[in-house]
Amino acid sequence: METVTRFAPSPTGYIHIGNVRSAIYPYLLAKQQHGKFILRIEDTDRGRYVEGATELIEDTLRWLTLDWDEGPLVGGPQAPYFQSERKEIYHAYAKRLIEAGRAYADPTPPEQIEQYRKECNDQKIPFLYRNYRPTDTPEWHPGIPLRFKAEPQNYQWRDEVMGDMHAGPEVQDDIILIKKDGYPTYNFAHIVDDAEMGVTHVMRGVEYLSSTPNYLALYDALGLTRPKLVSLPHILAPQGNKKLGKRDGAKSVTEYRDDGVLPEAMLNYLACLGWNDGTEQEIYTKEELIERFSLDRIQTSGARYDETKLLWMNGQWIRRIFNERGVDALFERTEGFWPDVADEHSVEYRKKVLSIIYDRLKTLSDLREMTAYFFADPELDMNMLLNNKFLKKLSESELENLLKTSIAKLSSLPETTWNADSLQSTLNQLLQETGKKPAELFSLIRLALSFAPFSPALNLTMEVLGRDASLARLNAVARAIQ
RNA sequence: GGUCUCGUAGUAUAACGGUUAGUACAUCGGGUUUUCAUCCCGACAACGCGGGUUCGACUCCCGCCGAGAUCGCCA
Repeated sequence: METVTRFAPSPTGYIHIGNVRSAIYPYLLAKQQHGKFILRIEDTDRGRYVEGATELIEDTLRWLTLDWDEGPLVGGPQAPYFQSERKEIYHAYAKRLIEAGRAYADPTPPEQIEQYRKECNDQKIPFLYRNYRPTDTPEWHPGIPLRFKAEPQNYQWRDEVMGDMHAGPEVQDDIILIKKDGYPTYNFAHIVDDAEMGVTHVMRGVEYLSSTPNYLALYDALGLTRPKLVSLPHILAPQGNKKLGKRDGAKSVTEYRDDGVLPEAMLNYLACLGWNDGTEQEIYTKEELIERFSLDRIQTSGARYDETKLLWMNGQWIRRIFNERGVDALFERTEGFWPDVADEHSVEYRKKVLSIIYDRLKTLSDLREMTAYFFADPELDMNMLLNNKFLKKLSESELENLLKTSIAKLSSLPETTWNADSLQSTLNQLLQETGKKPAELFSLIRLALSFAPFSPALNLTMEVLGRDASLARLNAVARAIQ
């Protein structure tokens, strides 16, 4: 049978780190099995609906390259893929249950139910609505909730991650199937949809584990075959032991995109948070993840989100793209991350800058801070120069002399041989002639050129900057010291 | 309170019942003729506790402790 998985978010806001993984794993499994990955929007709670949230979800999945085979925008045989547009289907299933005597309209006012609940809580006994089941139930009609009529029994099932599970009658209850407003609850809608859409693996967070017996009762009552159940452990917040949520400041996935994180790195990191293939490999392409993914190696315990490791992985991916696919491939990703002044420079020039700076980027947005001096003359900051840990040992006149000697020597290098190699040998000669330590001489020239806390190797920086700009900047500093 | 789940270094994880308990991030130290970074080398650092089974237990069993989930006309 073809493997069909789905990601079924509610359009109540952005997708964050704590919940994308329940899109990633189903996607990986579906692709590995050459099956289908469905996107379904669970928008049955009109009160929590957020305008634009569906687009945010689509945007997030597309960025991560988790393309869905059926769902919004692409359609599919079971369209529509918005639950709010599938009311008739749920009602049809509901009627089946009513006819079978497994569902009833509940006239009990909410306040009364609340009263029952309170009684139980006060007596510290579990609240089960079926103990308060109304005896006189009207015919079901819009405006009145429909409840499932539980017939509690022992259930056994297998969770692909958690293993063999069992539960007794004490957790089965008369859950609401259709709300007063006519929309189905999640508990009912997802079962109907998964069946209609042929979903073979229901993958979702562990928080649904406790309600599984109720779902099993529904499958049975509707005569549906159970899909495979896969409980995904939570991603925990950096502090505390709670699952990561918006209240912990969980950033949206797209925020990381805007901060210069690559989708490859995000996918890689998240996939490996709570899953591994048993080898010591750390960096995986999407194709490798698809190939190696397996349900039985998903962790059973929660995993803590560690942004530092994500950023490390992002640095690895930046280097990997540059080294394996070349500067052009990486450059394509950098659009929008350059400092504003870079706009005035050619693509070729920016690529040169990128190829000497790429290996110190953790995120693409580091470009803004790290490359400004390549595009505009830096502001002279003599304090930075004079207080440098190597340069502060030298007097101002020493610095001036050193700078002048350097300018004279570098000026002797004509435009035609102003390249990394000859610059390096010239710099080496300069070291010999002045008798200075590299730390002193090179720091001086480096700072005079960039006034940045760090920069690439000096010869490379000068090569990219060019002869004119390099000499002009050195001269400007020489004048300022006087 | 009921039910369920989880428990290897700070973090993520590996380990047929037999290993000096491995790897990565982080941290600290060192190296690659400047800085920052990359890269390389090294250090620190863990089986929640207590019983049992066994020649031998991180691994199997029981108890305890700790953490989490759930008990909505939210998903």
